[in-house]
Amino acid sequence: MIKKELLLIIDKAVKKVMMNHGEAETRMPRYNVEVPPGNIKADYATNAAMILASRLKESTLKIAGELATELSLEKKYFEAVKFMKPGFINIYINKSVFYNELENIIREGHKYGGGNIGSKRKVMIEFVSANPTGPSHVGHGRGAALGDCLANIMKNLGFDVTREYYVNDVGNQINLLADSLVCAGEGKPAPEGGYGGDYLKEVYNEGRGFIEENSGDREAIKKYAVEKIIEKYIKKDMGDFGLVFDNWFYESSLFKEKDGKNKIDAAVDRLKKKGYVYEKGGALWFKSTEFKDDKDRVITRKDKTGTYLASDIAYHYDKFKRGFETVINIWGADHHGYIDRVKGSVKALGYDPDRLKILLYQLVNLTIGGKPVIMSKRKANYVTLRQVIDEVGSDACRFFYLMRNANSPLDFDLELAKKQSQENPVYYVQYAHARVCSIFREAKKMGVDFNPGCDAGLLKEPEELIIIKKLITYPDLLVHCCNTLEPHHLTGYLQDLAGVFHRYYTKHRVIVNDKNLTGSRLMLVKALQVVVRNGLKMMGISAPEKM
RNA sequence: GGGCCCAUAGCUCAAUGGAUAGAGUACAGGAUUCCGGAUCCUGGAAUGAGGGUUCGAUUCCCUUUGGGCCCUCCA
Repeated sequence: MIKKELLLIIDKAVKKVMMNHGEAETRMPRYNVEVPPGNIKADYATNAAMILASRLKESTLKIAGELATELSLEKKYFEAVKFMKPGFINIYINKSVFYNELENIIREGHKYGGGNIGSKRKVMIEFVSANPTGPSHVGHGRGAALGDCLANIMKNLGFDVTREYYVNDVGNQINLLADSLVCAGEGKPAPEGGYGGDYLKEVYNEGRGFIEENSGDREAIKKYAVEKIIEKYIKKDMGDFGLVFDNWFYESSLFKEKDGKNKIDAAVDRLKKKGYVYEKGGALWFKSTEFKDDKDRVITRKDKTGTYLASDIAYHYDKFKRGFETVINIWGADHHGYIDRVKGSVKALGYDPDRLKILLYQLVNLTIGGKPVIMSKRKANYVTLRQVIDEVGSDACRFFYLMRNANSPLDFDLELAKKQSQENPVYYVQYAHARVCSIFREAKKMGVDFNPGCDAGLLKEPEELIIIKKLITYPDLLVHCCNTLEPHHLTGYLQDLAGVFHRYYTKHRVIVNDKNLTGSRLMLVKALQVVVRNGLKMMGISAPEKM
């Protein structure tokens, strides 16, 4: 972890310069260390001088000079330290540092890029959570890809992660589901606002005996329908997408009485006690206006039933009571108006609302050949996640979802996705991995065994150093994805990494006459293989040995 | 009417407040006696408009234009 060590060294230098200027070092300036743009040859650059100069009200170049002088003292680490026009300090690292890091990648193998910034803290990521009324559609796929990737990354960084699916098995839509199911079985059209997909006929047929036996018992039919849809469709869709949830939390469990009280009552009581609930027009209201909401919200209706918000308040209360330090919800952007309410309720319950993080993703617009498909469950013409997985494959599908920043809308064109199954960037990345595997197969054929103890110092080609430098930024990249909740950076990184490798491959041969050089180059591609494989694993995408 | 998000190359997207704004795709041309041509090389083309903050703005703030979504005692 070169960057970490760099920060320590620069911190020391910054303190020294501050001291020389009579500034207390208690308030350290927030500066950056980064890999500079391509036109700058240095390995790393920092803007510390520019930040510090404005603090000290000194000329930027003067401070840059002083800092550079301090840093130059670190001879065993730095080859050179220079400062340039606007005030950047460019740092040239000793090559041996890179070679050591390369050996480290091979040593750590599948653990490389992992870390312990999470220190086993419990985090829940709740995602997908689509109503259990039918198969998953393409929009759910985006949430699934995002949540799963984020969960992988956080787990890899030492968080104790739980993936949870919240099943809304209570409320009107489930009544409608049960009624629609009966209609489907009897060959009648679905009721107003109900569900009319063909899948309901299958659901009916598979439970015909049970449904007809319990024809008057709506509760029994509801329960059957929800369970069947989850098992037959949702769990299967997620499974084929390579996603397994740790926990399926049923909304109905919030209504289960225990000692004469259920979890909803408990949450409402707590809000009452804290003074955030009042009665008006026969209903109970939550004072959400105290938390930036435009109006207060009903939590218990006139007829004494709880609203969806009441369930959600109880659900989040339960999440925190289960001991999760951080709770991440991944929601479609159509729920954004709901954020203040839920965060407000968390605060009202007595928890720090910042412990609830909400990642919104913009909606997925599905098109076929450029023509928009109107997604409506009722009309049953919506495109399912299954269709997309079947047509383009889970790997390409995940990459496609993860390539975009969550807060920009995603146009998912089925035809394009299919066409891209040959041109999709995921194959570019996977191909790099397959190529490396092929090199090792070839080496083995020639009787050359991989030896991690070769001299990495023989890797002197510029393309080789470019690859090494790219490889060692991987751990920082994962941390960045984790902190920003933006897994899409990973796709760009892997494309870049595959690119530098493909260019290297075209220009140089790994297996050459020189035995020592071959050994060193095998180390290089081994390290590349490790990082590509680890990165793809974070996204839930396979790293094939042959394609 | 109020709120959230988006606007970057012909198209789809990148860019922790940094240096000459990057990829892919499309289009045009080119590369292999040799580890996989699903690869590589060459070419042109972009920050919607107007202010402000800053040493420095695609990024932050305000105004404006265009687009998506949300404003139920639905879930």
